[in-house]
Amino acid sequence: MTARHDTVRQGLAAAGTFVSAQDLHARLRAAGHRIGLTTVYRALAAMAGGGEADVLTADGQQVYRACGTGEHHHHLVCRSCGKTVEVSGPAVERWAEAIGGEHGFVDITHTVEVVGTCADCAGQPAPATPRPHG
Amino acid sequence: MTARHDTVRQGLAAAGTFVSAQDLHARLRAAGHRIGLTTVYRALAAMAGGGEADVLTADGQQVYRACGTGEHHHHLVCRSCGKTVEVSGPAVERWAEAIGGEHGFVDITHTVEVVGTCADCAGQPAPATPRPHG
DNA sequence: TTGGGTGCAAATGATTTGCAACATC
DNA sequence: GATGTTGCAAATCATTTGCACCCAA
Repeated sequence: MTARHDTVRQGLAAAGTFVSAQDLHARLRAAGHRIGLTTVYRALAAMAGGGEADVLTADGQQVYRACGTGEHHHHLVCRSCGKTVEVSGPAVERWAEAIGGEHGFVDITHTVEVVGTCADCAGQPAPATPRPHG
Repeated sequence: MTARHDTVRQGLAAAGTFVSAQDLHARLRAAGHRIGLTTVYRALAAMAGGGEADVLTADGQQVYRACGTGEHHHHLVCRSCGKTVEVSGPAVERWAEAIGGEHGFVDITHTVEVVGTCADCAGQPAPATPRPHG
């Protein structure tokens, strides 16, 4: 709950972008930490559950990212280099609530992900992972 | 490409809500179709790629849903019964573009999912799959 | 000593792939 | 005959679980 979990927490923060559990585990081992894959999974799950990390699914894998504030926000992700910017948009929050209400839904939650090509990568060949509409 | 794929297409349409490949395969077999799981996977992948179906990940599984129009839209999903309403929101589209532009991103795509409890299910115990912020 | 955290190894389960049979042109 | 589809069985691979071990209270 503490020492190891803290290692994971710091490793995730150090990564800066979205990383998979496997990836993070490899990085930690490479950095000399003696930690098991299982523990990384467990720590990440705990962090995600506690709002300390964001999770999303890419290519059938769960990828995690340290979540600074713990407050509600969304992500703008570069499809090429993976760079991520945390953004917030009151307009979207309001829209989601309104749409839900219109259809009689209550207790509305929403997930928004904006993907694009960042300025640095525009003009260079984009490696993969396009994402059609959703 | 045709007979079997059409079986899958129709099966998906008949399902009405999000179903997994495994689930859809089981339904088709139950309905007397002689079709392989592999083919169901391939057909669904093709449909998803061609905009005929929407995909999203739930509980580590990919779930698919027939997508009527092929046009860009989003989903309002009931967390309890899975009922889905297709919604569209110009406001969100504009917001995504604007946010991307502000940060120098181009070729913006976005994914939005609104989850709530529908009128029918409100008041009844919600079985599972909550979804924290994203 | 007691309970929770840890990690190895094995299990699980969705998805993919190799390949041979089959239909269609 | 060539080309593309199908589906079985086996392979793949992320994630989870069983269980023994070890540390801190």
